[in-house]
Amino acid sequence: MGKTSYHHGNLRAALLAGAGDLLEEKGPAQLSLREAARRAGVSQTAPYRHFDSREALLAALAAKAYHDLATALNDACKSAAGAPATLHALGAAYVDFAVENPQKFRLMFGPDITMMEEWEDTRAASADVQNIIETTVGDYLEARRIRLKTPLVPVASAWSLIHGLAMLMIEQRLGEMSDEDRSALVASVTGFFVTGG
Amino acid sequence: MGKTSYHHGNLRAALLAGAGDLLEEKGPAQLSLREAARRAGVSQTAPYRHFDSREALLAALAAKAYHDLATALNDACKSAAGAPATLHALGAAYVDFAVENPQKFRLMFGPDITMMEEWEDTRAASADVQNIIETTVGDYLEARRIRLKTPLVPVASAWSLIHGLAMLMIEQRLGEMSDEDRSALVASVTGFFVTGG
DNA sequence: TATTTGAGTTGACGGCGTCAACAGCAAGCT
DNA sequence: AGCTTGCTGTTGACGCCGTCAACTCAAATA
Repeated sequence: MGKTSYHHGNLRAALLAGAGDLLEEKGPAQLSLREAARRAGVSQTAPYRHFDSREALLAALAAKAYHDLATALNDACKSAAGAPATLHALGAAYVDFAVENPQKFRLMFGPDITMMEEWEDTRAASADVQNIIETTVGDYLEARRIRLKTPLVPVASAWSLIHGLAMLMIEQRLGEMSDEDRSALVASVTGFFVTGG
Repeated sequence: MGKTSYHHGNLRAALLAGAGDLLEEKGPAQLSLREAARRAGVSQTAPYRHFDSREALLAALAAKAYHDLATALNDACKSAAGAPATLHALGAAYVDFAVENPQKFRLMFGPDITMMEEWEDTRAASADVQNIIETTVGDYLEARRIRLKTPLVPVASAWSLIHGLAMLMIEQRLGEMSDEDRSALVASVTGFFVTGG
């Protein structure tokens, strides 16, 4: 079978699953290797056979989270017709993902993991997300017949706008708001990008 | 004198100063109460006479950081002529502050402190920053004769844009860049806000 | 001068990340 | 078959950490 295991039976996956739960419950900073081991039913140092360090486990978790975000963004883009609608959908999906998975989002964009050469998976998964944003903005520019030597400015602008909005929302800096108010604000702000201030 | 001290001589201030250094060196997550006490030359539990917990010390540090940011923003706004220029200056100052004080910025907007009712100072200092942004955007709207029932959308848009840009920059998500490239990008992105995409 | 009180110390508890040394099981070699 | 090797997991320890209870001591007060 695919399960390459004998002692525990795929401890690596069990650790990732338990750590994933733990991440949602307590956030990246409070996620402890020992607790993850406890949940997997193994001793406190067993995780070191599968992860070099706590940070390595967080990096693996982050890679999975980036993948989830990429999937959500792709799905949202697919179900939108036309470049402006796609851009809207991208922004909404980005903020929705952050609001629904705040701890994953904090892990991905926080200081808990450093984007080093080690953990190439994490870097690659992060680059996937970045590419989706770049392509979507690129398509939008093309549809509006805007041609630049480099699309860095619009890409940075669009990404900054939705990323900042996501951050301010999950850190409660825009005040508490209902789900409807929230999605209305997201729509208005992404609309702001398209129409300008 | 103002120094209300006898044993150590204003330990509270010494702790805040040492913790401030520590914050810049290692970031909020790695800032330890014991190390701050060591730097102030007192025992490990002495800080508890001045701060209820580690989080309380971080909250005090954050209040100071918010105050610094408010000062930087106010200074930048004062030395700009006209509402659009002021808005530009605000955005540039915001991002500059984040880039020059990444650890302070992470503390302010990260999950290390929860904006609770306790630590009213922190909440108030944070509200100051928010007010500066709101007023500046409000003035800009007024100058352009734009009147809305609530300026929430433009305020959220402007703040999101500069906040997201700051975040992506200090977490190195836009690639490494020179100082000139960085400030050029900041200018372009804030310009993007004014002219629209 | 006697007492109270605020500021700092000592010692301890449990939790953490991590390391070194050890144990057991699976597979491969002879 | 028996021996060896290498992977996987365990035990025990080290030094950090936040925090609490109990103690000491100087300064202010009565």
